Order: sequence, then structure tokens, then C-alpha cells
Amino acid sequence: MNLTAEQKHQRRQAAYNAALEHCPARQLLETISSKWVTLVLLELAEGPRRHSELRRRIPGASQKMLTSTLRSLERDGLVVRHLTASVPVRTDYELTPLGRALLGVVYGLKEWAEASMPAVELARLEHDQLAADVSGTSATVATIPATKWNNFSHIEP
Amino acid sequence: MNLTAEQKHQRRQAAYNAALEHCPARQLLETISSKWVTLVLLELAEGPRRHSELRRRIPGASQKMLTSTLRSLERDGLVVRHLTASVPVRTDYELTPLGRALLGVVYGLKEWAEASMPAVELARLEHDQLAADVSGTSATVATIPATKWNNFSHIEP
DNA sequence: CGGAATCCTTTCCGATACTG
DNA sequence: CAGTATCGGAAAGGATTCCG
Repeated sequence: MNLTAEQKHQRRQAAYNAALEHCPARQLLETISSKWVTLVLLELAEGPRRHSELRRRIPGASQKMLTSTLRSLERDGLVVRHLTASVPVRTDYELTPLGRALLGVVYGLKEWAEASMPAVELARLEHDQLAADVSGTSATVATIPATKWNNFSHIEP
Repeated sequence: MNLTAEQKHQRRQAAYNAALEHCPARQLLETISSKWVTLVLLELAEGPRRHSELRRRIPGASQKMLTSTLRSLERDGLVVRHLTASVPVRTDYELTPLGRALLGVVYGLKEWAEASMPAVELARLEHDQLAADVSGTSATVATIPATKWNNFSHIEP
């Protein structure tokens, strides 16, 4: 059984990816990059919240995703869940100190993002404009008013 | 046409998500969280690289993903592509100043990740152990030797 | 109320083949 | 060498329903 060069490459590809799984930096990155994590952290930053409160404050998340996000945060020790056995049941979620530390990282990320996005958006406009010129169609570039996302302060230190 | 409470919630869900798209912090997060971005940035941190060099140094990425990662970085003005029209063609990729700045953010993330991962892993072990106790099966928890990922220094300042 | 289970669509991505 | 094009499987995630 002799392998083609392409197949050999795929062997190394698999091995490399397997090793990547164990990199702590990557694991953290995957945690905070799952869409709802930051929003949940931010809401919990202001105090314990019930499940239904979170749903109201983060209406973008479906019930399924909210629950699974919370489960994952709980597993990582970033959030604790308090159960009050009454009828109907009441659950409260609260940040742990570790969770608060992660919040600090997120704020840092936010600072840099807002400082850099103007440059990135400029680059995108130029890039897309160039592409439009090459194809003859001269597509209209959608311009997003800065007020739109500026007012959407879903991450505040 | 009267809507159920559930349907009203879904209206807000869509609107909220549409607004989220324009948040610069989220856009940055999505950029750096796409799996190969950090690895490419790190490789380019040491100097310009050809396409084939990147493939060798980052064997985990398929050719397709490597190209699409590079295209996206190029569009955002984080990387520039130099084409040398010879036979065969030669392309070099190089970080822009903006790209180097992003690299700084990534390093910061890495520092925090390595500092915090021990606590997170401990929390996971406890959490999973508890779950195993509840179900009678007492599943064996896979223990990953720290040396494994410790040696995998794919992010170095 | 807080969730788990199911179904079903959409998106991502690897594999493969082809081009200048 | 450095891509592009296309296909199919796997996985993420939304909608809906049911349960304690």
C-alpha cells in the first residue's frame, strides 16, 4: 500500500488537528467565540439572573442555544447554577470569579476591536470596490451607518 | 393576523441578530475565531511566506481552507498578497501593520488562556465526575497529559 | 418555569478533479 | 505552483413539541 503525496499530507493533517485540540489557547478561543457566550457573561456581570430573564435580555438566542451555552459555561466553572426546588422551579445563574476574569479579557478584545474596525472597514471597501471594478458590474457597496452599531453597545466595560 | 407569544419572540430574535451583525467587537471575534487565522498570522509573523510554505507549516489546514483564510485576511487588510508573474507563478503573503496589531491581541489572549486553563480543566473534571456519579456507569474520565499541549506551542509571542 | 427531545434546514468543510 | 469548481457528508442550530 503506497500512498500518494496527497494522501501523506492528509495523514499529517489529521495528526496536526488532533494535537490542536489540546492547545489551551485554542480551547479558550473556541469558548468565547461561540456566539452567545459574551452576551451571557455581560448580562451576568450585573448580577445573578434567572433563565427567563436571560431570555428576555438576549432575545437573539433561541431557548436551545441559551441552555447549551449556559451548560457549557457551567461545565467550565465560569458560571454556577442555583436551583430552587419550588413549583414552578426557579433557577438562577451567577458568575464565578473565573467567569469575571474572562469578562476582563472580553473587554480588552472589545477595546481593540473598536479601535481597529474603521481601518478594517476601509480595507474592505477598497477591496470590494476593486473586485467590482474588475467584473464589469460595478456592484453597489452597502454602506452601514456607524450609528447603527455604535449604539448597539452590547459590550460595555 | 395575531401572533402567539412565541412568534413575537422570534420577531425580536431576528431583529436582534440583524443588529448584532454590525457590532465591530463581534466581527473581530468572528475573524480571529475562524480556526486557521491565528496559525496563519503566527507563521507570517516571522516574515513573508509563499503559499506552499504555509501549507507545509500548517499541515492541519486543507488547501481550500488555507486559501479562503488568506482571502478573508486580505480583504480585511491584515495581509497583503504579492504576485510574481513567472512560470510557474509565485505568490507571497505578508502581514500589514494592522495584521501585526491583531497579532498582539492574540498573544494577550494566549497568556490569559494558559493562566486560566488549569482552573477550567479542574472544573471540567469535577463537573464530569459528578455527572458520571449520577448515572451509575462511572465512566472513566480521559486524562490528557499536560505535556501534550504544553509542548504544542503554536502560539508564541 | 426550565428544560429535554425531536425534526429538519442550513452552513461548513474535506475530498476530488480541473485550469492557467 | 497556486489556485477554482463542484459534490457530499457531518455538524450546528432553529422550530416545535412534550415533560416534571
